[in-house]
Amino acid sequence: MDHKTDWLIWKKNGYNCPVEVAIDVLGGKWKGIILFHLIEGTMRFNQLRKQMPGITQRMLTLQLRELEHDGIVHREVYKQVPPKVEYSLTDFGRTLIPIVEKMREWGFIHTEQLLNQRNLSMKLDGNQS
Amino acid sequence: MDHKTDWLIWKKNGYNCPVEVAIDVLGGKWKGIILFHLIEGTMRFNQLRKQMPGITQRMLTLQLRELEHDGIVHREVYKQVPPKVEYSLTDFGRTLIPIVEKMREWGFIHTEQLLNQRNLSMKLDGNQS
DNA sequence: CCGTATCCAAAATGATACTG
DNA sequence: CAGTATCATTTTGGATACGG
Repeated sequence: MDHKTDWLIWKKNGYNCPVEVAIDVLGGKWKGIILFHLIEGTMRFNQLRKQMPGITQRMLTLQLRELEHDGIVHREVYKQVPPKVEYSLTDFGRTLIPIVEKMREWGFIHTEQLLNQRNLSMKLDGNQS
Repeated sequence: MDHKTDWLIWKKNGYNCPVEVAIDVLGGKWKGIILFHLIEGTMRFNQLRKQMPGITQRMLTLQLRELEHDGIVHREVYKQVPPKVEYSLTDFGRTLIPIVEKMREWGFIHTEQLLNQRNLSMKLDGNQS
């Protein structure tokens, strides 16, 4: 079945296209980045946080909870004080790695071009005749 | 250079990780889906709109403008009445196809599992002892 | 046909303080 | 250490009407 046929017939549970589903799971500002770091392996809450300078404690918690709810991330709590909580990808979560890898690759290669393009657009936006 | 080294040293223009850049470009509810449809080729505004039952005219316009601004999408206006406007991927935009393709693939394969997982989580959330 | 303008609602994210 | 709770702000999205 070719690409065209794929999406012409594809419709499920209110989703109109398979890409929509991936966005539903990986969407938002943080989930892709969290997954990216968890590819490396199990991480504790604060470890993860240090890798993500922009995120607040609250947001990290919220996003991790959603990922857990979707079966993407596993949360292991060690009963001790101070508490220790480890996060890791589930088998299901690992199926998302190819997407995240492509994103990483793209960013690694094209960030420069993107920034140039945006600069260019900014200048042009001022110039309209 | 291996994966680990990649991101340990990677930092640019306020981005802390390459995945962040991809999210910046492709993020939001609609952009991935727009790109997905434009992979097929050039499309007119209303054509695109029909493929995306959920989107409003306003949002489609907004998202297309942002994609244009980032150099991802090309907008070709034919001076005639009624107007005809065609959208297509630029060369730069085409570099994003591998990401979108992986998303499509994932959604195509894993939607069922995701929905099951969410159902399961819902039930468990009620049961906490 | 392909938009823009206006106004409004909801969702996502952030700041900050507090706790077992 | 790993959270919650509260509140504020920002961002995103939607409804509707109008225009070249």
